[in-house]
Amino acid sequence: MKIDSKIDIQMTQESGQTSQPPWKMINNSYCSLIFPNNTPILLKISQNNINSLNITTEFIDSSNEKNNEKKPIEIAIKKKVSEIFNLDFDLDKFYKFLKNDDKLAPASEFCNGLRLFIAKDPFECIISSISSANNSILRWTKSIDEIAFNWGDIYKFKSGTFFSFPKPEVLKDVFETPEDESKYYEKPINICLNNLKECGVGYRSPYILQTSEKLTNEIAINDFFKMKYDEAYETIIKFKGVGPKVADCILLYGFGFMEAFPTDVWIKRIISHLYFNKKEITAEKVKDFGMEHYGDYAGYTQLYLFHYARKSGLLQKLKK
DNA sequence: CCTCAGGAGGCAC
DNA sequence: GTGCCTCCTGAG
Repeated sequence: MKIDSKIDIQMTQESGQTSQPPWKMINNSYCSLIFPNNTPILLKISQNNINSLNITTEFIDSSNEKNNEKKPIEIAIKKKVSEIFNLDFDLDKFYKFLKNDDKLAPASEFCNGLRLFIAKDPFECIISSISSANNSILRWTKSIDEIAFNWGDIYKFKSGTFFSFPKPEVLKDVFETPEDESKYYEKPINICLNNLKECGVGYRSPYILQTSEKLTNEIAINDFFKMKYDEAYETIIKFKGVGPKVADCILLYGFGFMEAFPTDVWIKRIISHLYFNKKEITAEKVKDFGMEHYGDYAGYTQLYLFHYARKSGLLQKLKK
């Protein structure tokens, strides 16, 4: 299968977006477990040129690959890939927008083909974003993979073994510390053998448990898809461990709210460097500036500015 | 080569 | 304004 669309899959995978850890690389393909039409499928994506993606898949039961059910599932797979990599977004139109602003023009060249990496599982994105606060990319991505390994469902394919990210109703019951494991008899065996602290999430473990609890008993994940930005923001920021920056990451990468402008310390430095003559301004003002100035391009502009600054060396310069 | 302080895509208090 | 889990980095 082939999808014709402009994207740099490697840059997109490795740009540190908090929707999920980068996918496993097997034989030069980015591989992930997805569930189109509720069917577990191993998706394998490779790329020869920036204008198209090569897609191959594996099923659990290889007999499925030959039967005549194949056509509808192919359509569902393409749709899913298109959602995850935001392929309907018109990049060339966005580049015209960037080139209209002298401050943004360099980023459009530098990040050619970079796209939003939207969550394949919004709950995974929520936990990823909470875990990313005051943390390094390497560390939070290892934690998320560890959580899936411990409590997700196992799926074995020819190319390798993959784990789904656990549902909130499973994660809410897992143990926080090794000491909790002594109470193993109170809970099902699959959640007794490991604990959150050993996944390296540190002091964020109570936030992860409370969030899983809320998403089991108070709010359904899918409710966020029905909300406008303001309502979704006010709802998610009430969660423990979710502040302004993490809230916007969840809305942008988890639910595709393109108008979100996640403002961390780096974006703050970049924006004040570019637009405010290096004067220190608050994160809140930077967020407002981004949302007003860039509108529906706010999320993409944040992604491009951050990636440009990180990879071009501008961040290192601004640090000093 | 080892040790250890400082810092990391912020948040709760 | 401070402390925070834990891992990584770099100065000494």
